[in-house]
Amino acid sequence: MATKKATATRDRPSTGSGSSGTGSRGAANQRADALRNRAKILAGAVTAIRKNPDASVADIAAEAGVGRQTLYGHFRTRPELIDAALLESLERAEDVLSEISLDGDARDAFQRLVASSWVFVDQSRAVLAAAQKELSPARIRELHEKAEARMRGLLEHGQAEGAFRSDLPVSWLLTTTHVVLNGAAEEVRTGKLDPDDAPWFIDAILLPAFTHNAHSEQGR
Amino acid sequence: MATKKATATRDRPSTGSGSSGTGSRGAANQRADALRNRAKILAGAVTAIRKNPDASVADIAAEAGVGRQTLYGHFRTRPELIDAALLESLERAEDVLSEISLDGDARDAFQRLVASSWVFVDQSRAVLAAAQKELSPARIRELHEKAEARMRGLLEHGQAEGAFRSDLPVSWLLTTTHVVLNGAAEEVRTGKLDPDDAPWFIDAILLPAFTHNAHSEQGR
DNA sequence: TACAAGTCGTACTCGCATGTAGGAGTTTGC
DNA sequence: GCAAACTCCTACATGCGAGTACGACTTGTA
Repeated sequence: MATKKATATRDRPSTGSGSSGTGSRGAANQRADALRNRAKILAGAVTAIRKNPDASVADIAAEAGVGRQTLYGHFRTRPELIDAALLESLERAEDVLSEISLDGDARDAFQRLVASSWVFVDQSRAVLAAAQKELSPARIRELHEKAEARMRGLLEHGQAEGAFRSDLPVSWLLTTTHVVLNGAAEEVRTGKLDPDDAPWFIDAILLPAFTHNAHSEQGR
Repeated sequence: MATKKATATRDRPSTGSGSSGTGSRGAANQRADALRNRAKILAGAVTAIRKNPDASVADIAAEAGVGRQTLYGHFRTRPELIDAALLESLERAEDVLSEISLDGDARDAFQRLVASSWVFVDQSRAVLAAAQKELSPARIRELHEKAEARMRGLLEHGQAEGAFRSDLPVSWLLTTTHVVLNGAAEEVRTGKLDPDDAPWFIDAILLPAFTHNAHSEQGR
């Protein structure tokens, strides 16, 4: 019974259980075009959600150029799709960011990292927002923290060696970086800021703010 | 025909037509309890939307402690309700902010304004986000720009008198202020930042960033 | 080439949110 | 106290998005 026909060999071995189960294939024996479609769907999801944060599954399928049924063949539910899209988006960013050297002066490294990060921040931001409505907070945290680990490490390191101020917690520096990057991305999206100027604008705010050695001007 | 019974004397003279029509009352002769309920609904809308950005009309009515029908008696459609809630939220902030003196040193005035603003930013933010989905971009801009006019004026003034750096456009300073305030509000909401520390954290970032007189450290 | 794997259109169920309708009951204002 | 204004309940029509089911057609692969 339950002749499952119209479905791609759904990946994701769900949870635990490892390689046991219905066969020795495990989870990776899809046909070439199915794999290609999976990628198209993931890319389409990011694009569609960037255009409209409330994009429906139908919207995403259309954006990806596949039928809605095909999409459901790859991702059982909407949350599962969103999760995969966010993961994909973050991993693509990770690929690029892992190339950036964090050696040398922390301020220089910070500038390099920001210059490469801010584009991805925008891409992931929309998906992240969509994910927040459907995924568990725990899952969100897990993905989010992994994504910003690189930046956090750099800030901690920079604080330790005196390049960045230590009178503020790293968490606040990180949040600040985050929101300023997002702000820049938003301004670019609405045409109020030239993409080429963005890195400079960001640095112009963050570097003075982070390297300020408390000496004078302190009211209260 | 069309015996309109179960409705509050809906305000908003819609468009044109002026005072002609069914009576000389025009648009402001509601009963005391109706007026009270209207206020309850507006307050409930803000609260409900802060809890859940996608709050339904039913949610809002429940939060306000009135029936759904009563709500529809005051606001014909959801967008109309959101618009009114946003307006109300901004006006309440305006009332408080208009008390703040902007005289004297621009940096001090900035600190005063931030200290009083950041709480309201959080309240309005959720409603603003909800409004973005239902109101016209023109309307959004209209309300938004009016709300930040005070801060913009202070920044322009401060730039003119040399208190704030002039190598960045006011629009970017304003955006930065905006996102940092929002970031702080978000951190407070998730319990990662003590509300009492917020003003200090915000100033610690923004003042150095805005008063940095470009002299040294500039790579590229 | 033959068969499994995958795609896609159509159509259906289900739940949920918006907006409408009518009437019974309550409160306010005069 | 009385009429008008207002509230609130139940119910209904409508539309939309998520999933599911089925079947015909196409494409990859051994």
